[in-house]
Amino acid sequence: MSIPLPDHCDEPFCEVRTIHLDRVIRARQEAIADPLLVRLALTYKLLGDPTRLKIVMALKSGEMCVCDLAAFAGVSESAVSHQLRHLREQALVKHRRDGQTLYYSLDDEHVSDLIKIGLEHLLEK
Amino acid sequence: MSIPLPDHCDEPFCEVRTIHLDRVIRARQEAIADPLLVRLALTYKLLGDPTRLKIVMALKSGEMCVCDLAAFAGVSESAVSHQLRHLREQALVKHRRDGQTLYYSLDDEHVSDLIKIGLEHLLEK
DNA sequence: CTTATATTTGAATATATGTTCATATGTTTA
DNA sequence: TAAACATATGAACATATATTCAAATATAAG
Repeated sequence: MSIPLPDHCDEPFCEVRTIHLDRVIRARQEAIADPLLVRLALTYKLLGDPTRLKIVMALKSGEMCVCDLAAFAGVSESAVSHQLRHLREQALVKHRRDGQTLYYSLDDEHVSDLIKIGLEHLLEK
Repeated sequence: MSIPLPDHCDEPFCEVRTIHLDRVIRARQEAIADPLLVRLALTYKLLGDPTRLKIVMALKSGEMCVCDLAAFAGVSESAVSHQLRHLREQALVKHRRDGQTLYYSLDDEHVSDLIKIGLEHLLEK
């Protein structure tokens, strides 16, 4: 039983089936702006690759340089550098320079919080 | 200046350059098992797609059926169904049946916690 | 100022993945 | 039991992306 659609309706969902139009409308009202959603998704996606997640988790115990991270993660320094750039762009990691060496570390405590909760979720299943 | 490698060394990182071998070793000791890491990454990856994230965030306000989620997210019901399967497999969402309709909801509070922290991270930048 | 070290960058490639379309399954109603 | 509804599933396709390789910066040392 579909709820009838309003007369004046240029919204996208008017072309499709909806069982509970009220819930769809409420969800739309509570939804965050699309550009923010995309950035939020990107944040999770960065943690969603095993190599990047390994890098991030290694940094929980303190700062590390690129070649150490490469040795730890078992991939080339170039690959690590590419991934670190993405992590930097979304402010998941930061870095400081000491001579030729760049030391990377987690940008803030939110990152380790995300990992903590993610692990809790897994371990409770 | 590279730290010399130990004599007996069949570890993978012996083939590569390391500046701070002690940090690499410590990170390895503190690291979680690889299968767990992969599952953890998969959890984040699921939140890392805009459509899936939109679905999950819609469910924060309560359970919804497939066609409502499709209307909300602006994609086909088939696409939503595919994504819900992935979210189900990793226990991010659960569902109950009422007649022909399946009502999906968040599996536990960890999921909304992840979103809360992710948003905090973004909004503080 | 030439060499070595540490990291970055760009292009190329192989793989992963989200959506679509057609079809199948499960449930209710006539 | 036939038809309608809600959702699921499988194959195909187009796009995204992680890694590799080669080359380019940037800093330190001799």
